[in-house]
Amino acid sequence: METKNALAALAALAQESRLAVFRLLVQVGPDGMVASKISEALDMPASSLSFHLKELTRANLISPCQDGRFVIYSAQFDTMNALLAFLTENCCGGIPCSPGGTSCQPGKAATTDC
Amino acid sequence: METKNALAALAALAQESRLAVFRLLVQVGPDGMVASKISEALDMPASSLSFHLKELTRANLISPCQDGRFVIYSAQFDTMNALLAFLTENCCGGIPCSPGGTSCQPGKAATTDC
DNA sequence: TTGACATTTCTAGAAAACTCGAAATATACT
DNA sequence: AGTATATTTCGAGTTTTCTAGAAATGTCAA
Repeated sequence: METKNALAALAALAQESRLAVFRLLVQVGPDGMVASKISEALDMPASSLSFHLKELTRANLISPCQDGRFVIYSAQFDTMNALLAFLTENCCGGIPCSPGGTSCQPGKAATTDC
Repeated sequence: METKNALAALAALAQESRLAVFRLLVQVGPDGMVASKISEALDMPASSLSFHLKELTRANLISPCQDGRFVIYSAQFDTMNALLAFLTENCCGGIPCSPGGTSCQPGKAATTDC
């Protein structure tokens, strides 16, 4: 993932309403949820929700699927995982941290008093 | 990690200069880097850098360590890992995804055509 | 204590993001 | 065609964030 994509994803998630939407869709899983259902679940006006859904879509964190009059949104797990990888990229100068590779657990602190 | 903390961390990272600072500190590792060195490395005015360092500190993503005239900043890996965990929390309705637990890889897409 | 350097705070202007009602668009049903 | 429902776009006002120079604060070294 490139920096500009990571920035877009982070900016998309750095907003209360959008984070709530994203988390809802992550928890719901691949089947996703219809826009009006999200609006209802989070008690958000349709126009506001639409604004935020567009942001999340633009960042590729969710994707829409037209189903007649309805639009089903679902989380894009690939993008999420790419973002997690980006954030821990080259952690600690390339020294392997934890086995998984997606989290960083350096061995010791730099100074004794900070 | 609570939602408000995650929001603070995401907002802190969702900015070009701050993301660059954070990534630099992640790559440098636990020993951290002096503010002036960061300023030089990223070619950023001291006052602007200070503004961003404060944001990152407030979000607990980095922490300062006074060393005489200097201030050494280093990444807070714990907070980073907590954020990663938060983002994948209850992924897919609690169904285990990948072994690590920090990434989510649902088995199949919801629909055949989206 | 004087001078040099490191960092933060103050300030104000510029730019970007958020909210949500109203209107527009699109699809479905009869 | 006409009506109902789902969703998006538009518009305008409000709030927040970013930038960076100038001034202030704090530390060291001679």
